[in-house]
Amino acid sequence: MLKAREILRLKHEVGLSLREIGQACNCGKTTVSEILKRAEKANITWPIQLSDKQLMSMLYPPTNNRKIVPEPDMEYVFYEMKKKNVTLMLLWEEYKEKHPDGIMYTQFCERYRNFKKLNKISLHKHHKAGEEMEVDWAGDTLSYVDINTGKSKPAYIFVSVLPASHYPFVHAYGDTKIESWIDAHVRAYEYYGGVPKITIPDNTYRIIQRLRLSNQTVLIL
DNA sequence: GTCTTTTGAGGAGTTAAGGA
DNA sequence: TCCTTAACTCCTCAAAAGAC
Repeated sequence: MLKAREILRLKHEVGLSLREIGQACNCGKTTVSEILKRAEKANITWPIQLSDKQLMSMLYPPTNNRKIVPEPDMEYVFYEMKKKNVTLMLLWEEYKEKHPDGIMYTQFCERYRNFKKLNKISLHKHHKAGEEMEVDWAGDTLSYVDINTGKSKPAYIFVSVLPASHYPFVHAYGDTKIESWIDAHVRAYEYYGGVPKITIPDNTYRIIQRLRLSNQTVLIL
């Protein structure tokens, strides 16, 4: 910036040629010419009453010539990601089909992360060790081949976890009937070595009786 | 002094690999 | 699948060189 100020001084105060100014300032005459043009365009007159920062911003105003790429709709992406089996890769491919000149996958992921960070609405829940167990049938139904019949059969995966430690228990069943559900709980409690504290529904004793008749493991309450 | 072309720096974006 | 990192490419722009 001192060079630009000196160039303007040598031009207006001393009256040197572009070549002479270039030699004096140790720069090319084209550079001298360019700075004088910019100064004229910005209506900068000698003597200069501006700070270096102001002079810089007037000589080199910010340009906006960079290629503008279509931005992905992150609200839509965020909504779609909640759906089953939808991935960022699939959504990016869909975006690129609509906008072939759009951003690449890494930037797509970066924007998604930033969107999530900026729109994070969450509640921190404190779990006391040994107090709770979370249970559910997990995700997609798997299958296995019965070695006796050679036929493929569905396998429903029961998953329980102690939320304080994330300690899991997993067991597969052939169905999701209430008998399997209760048996899964019994096995989980045995696995963890815990004691259930539950409210017993009216039909529980009838279910336990049926489990006894079918020789399945029963927790005696 | 002007115009065109070339060069180099710096920033933004892309790609690929590897670990969690 | 997510995330980080390093190497790379591409683009813009200032500066310089050379022709006229």
